[in-house]
Amino acid sequence: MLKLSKKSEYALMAARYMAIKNHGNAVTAKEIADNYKISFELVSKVLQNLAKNKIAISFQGVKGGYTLKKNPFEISLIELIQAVEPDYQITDCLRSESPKNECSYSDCCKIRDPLAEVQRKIDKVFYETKLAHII
Amino acid sequence: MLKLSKKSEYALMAARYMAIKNHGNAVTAKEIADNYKISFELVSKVLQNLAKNKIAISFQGVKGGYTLKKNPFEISLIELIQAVEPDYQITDCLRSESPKNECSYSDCCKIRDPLAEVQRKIDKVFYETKLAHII
DNA sequence: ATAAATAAGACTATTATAGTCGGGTATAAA
DNA sequence: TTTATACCCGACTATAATAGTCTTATTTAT
Repeated sequence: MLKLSKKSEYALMAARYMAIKNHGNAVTAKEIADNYKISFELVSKVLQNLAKNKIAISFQGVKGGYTLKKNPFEISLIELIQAVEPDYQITDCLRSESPKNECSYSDCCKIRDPLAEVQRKIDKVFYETKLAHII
Repeated sequence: MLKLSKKSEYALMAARYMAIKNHGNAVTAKEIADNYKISFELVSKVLQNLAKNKIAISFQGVKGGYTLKKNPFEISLIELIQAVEPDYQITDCLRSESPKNECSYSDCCKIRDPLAEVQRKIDKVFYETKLAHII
């Protein structure tokens, strides 16, 4: 209930780790998983999502891994979260694929527009908080 | 994922309904359930929670029902949400029953304090948005 | 008395999240 | 050119959280 998913947490943790450990080599999924003792497969997926969303760059093969594409002051939490959770809206009827004015309740619940405003403010918080701020 | 629960939605909807329909009598759970075509039992529970949390007053017996205790400008969304979702924190380690510095990750994920700041900002949004604003 | 309403807790069903597994591709280095 | 390491990706399963139902008790106006 209004909680970040593990995927989002892992995205923040992984991004933070990459921001800090910028020793020459790229950081591997295994390194992050071992460091925090979390599922390697999940972290891998998260990192793949970060790469797909141009937040990280991936290098394949031996000596491969990931590095951040931008500097930590230019990466906002909303980017990291949306990379792993494309729809993170506080209510279904605000989701992107939801047709305008769709409301599952009879005669409409009428609170959609005010909630959209709340959503904008929450987005703003996650936009203005940068990776650099969680380091 | 960062989504309001149905309970929270119902709390907002029910509170809004009470704020608008203040015809002499109290509003019944049945009336609200019928109006939005949502589960009577669930709305009942939500209304009971609002009463327990001093947001609404309940009247038992025939002609019973609920009315709001305060005016809609004095009821914030955070009150309504917390009435039905006592712990609505964005991450487990920020929850009230969580001992300070508890972190499920090896060597700690280190993002707890910055996230607490994010949480405060989100709380502020829900505190500053009043029932009157969603009418 | 009766009917309409809240109160409360146990129970079940459904859905979302978290986590696993298997097969594939790319590449540095021996 | 073989091998080991690491990314890529989709399907699958298990678990947990949410949503919804059922039952019984209590209150109270008529």
